Amino acid sequence: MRLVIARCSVDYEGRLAAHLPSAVRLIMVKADGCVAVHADGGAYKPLNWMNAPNRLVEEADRWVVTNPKGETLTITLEEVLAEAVHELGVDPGLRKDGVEAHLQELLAAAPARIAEGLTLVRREYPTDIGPVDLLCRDAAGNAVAVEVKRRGEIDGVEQLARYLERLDRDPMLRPVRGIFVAQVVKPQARVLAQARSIDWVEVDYDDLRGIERDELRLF
Amino acid sequence: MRLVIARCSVDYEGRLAAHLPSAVRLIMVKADGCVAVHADGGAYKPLNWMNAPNRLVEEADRWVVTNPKGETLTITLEEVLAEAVHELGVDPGLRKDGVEAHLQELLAAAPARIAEGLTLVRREYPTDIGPVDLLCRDAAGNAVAVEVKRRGEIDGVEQLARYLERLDRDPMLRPVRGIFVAQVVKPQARVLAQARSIDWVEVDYDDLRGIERDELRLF
DNA sequence: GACTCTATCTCGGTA
DNA sequence: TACCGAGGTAGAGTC
Repeated sequence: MRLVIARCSVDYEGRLAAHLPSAVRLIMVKADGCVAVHADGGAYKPLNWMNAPNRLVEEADRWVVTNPKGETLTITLEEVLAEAVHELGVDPGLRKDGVEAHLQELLAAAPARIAEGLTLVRREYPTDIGPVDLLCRDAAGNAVAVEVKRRGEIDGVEQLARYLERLDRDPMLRPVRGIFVAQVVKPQARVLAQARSIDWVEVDYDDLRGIERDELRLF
Repeated sequence: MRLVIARCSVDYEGRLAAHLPSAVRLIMVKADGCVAVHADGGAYKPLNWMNAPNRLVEEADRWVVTNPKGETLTITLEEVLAEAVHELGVDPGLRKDGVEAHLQELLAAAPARIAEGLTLVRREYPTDIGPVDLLCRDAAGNAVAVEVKRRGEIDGVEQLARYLERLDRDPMLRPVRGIFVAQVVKPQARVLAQARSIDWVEVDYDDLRGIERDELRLF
């Protein structure tokens, strides 16, 4: 990784045109070739950047980064204040927990948590427009499609509505009811769900994890 | 901005839980307090981060960053390989609007379009609070600061007024007149400009491009 | 390669 | 503050 502190101005021409007036900034060049220009604030997002793959041409007072898509990042260097190169090696990478996938696992293991009497048919039940998170049967034996989201917003309801329309064409499943499950279901999503005759349920992630622990304890 | 190269492991607990095994990484701490942990690849996104506002507590071999939302980032330092602190100052910020950037270019090429007899001294003329779009001289040789906006609103007038205040302290420039240029100058902006003794001018982007084409045709 | 969907999205607007 | 919409979204997974 190469770190350069420099007074510079920057121009990006590509999906849009953007210009950074002269100021002192950090220029970060990573081993994969990506370039990022950082100010001393504003979260982790750089002011300007160019992702790999790209080509970096260094002139005396100007760096020109181009990529195969025809985008160009031009860094005009007025004064280099510091420069350092460090060997970092390959990173073992991030391990995550608590995303949608895990929520779906937990609910698949305890579908009754979504609605009384619900039993799992299968996870990621395929349709021709993509897989439904959970396909279940309710106590009466009717098919129930479940869409799981971490945060329940309007597009998630639309997604489930599309799946329902597809599933309802299958004589083996019809009629298919829909349940929208999330840790938090936003007001707009509730309204849309109601309009589409889709039920919605809020679940507590920590509760579910607790259940998982309890069930593990049984074995 | 503080840059630390260190062998470290990282744990994040918040909206999700995430763990980074030990490796050599860049730790970036910005002036606003935000912390980012970067590997030597993977575009501009850090492996782990914590945005401002937050609180950073440094222990001998451990940094603990907490924010008001109850999220925690813990960086366990095993070996600090390099460390540097740089003063970057406030960034003038990104000019994202492709039209505005181009508008400035066009006006720099034809400053008489702004006012009769105007000639360019330089673009992005620096002041200690940021660069003025165009510094010009009028027919009488007096300095004229020009602020260019796509849409002329009240904050653009304020911006120009701040620059004028700075520039007016320079004996080589004083007195400095201000002209606010935009494709459309909103009524409120006109009133404020009047109150600040700043002139305003509306320019037509397509006209200017036409002029550019005409001038190119001469060669 | 094209398409889909997630994200500790980020960032800016507005009520 | 919260909600909503756009992003040079990026990034991962699938087909």
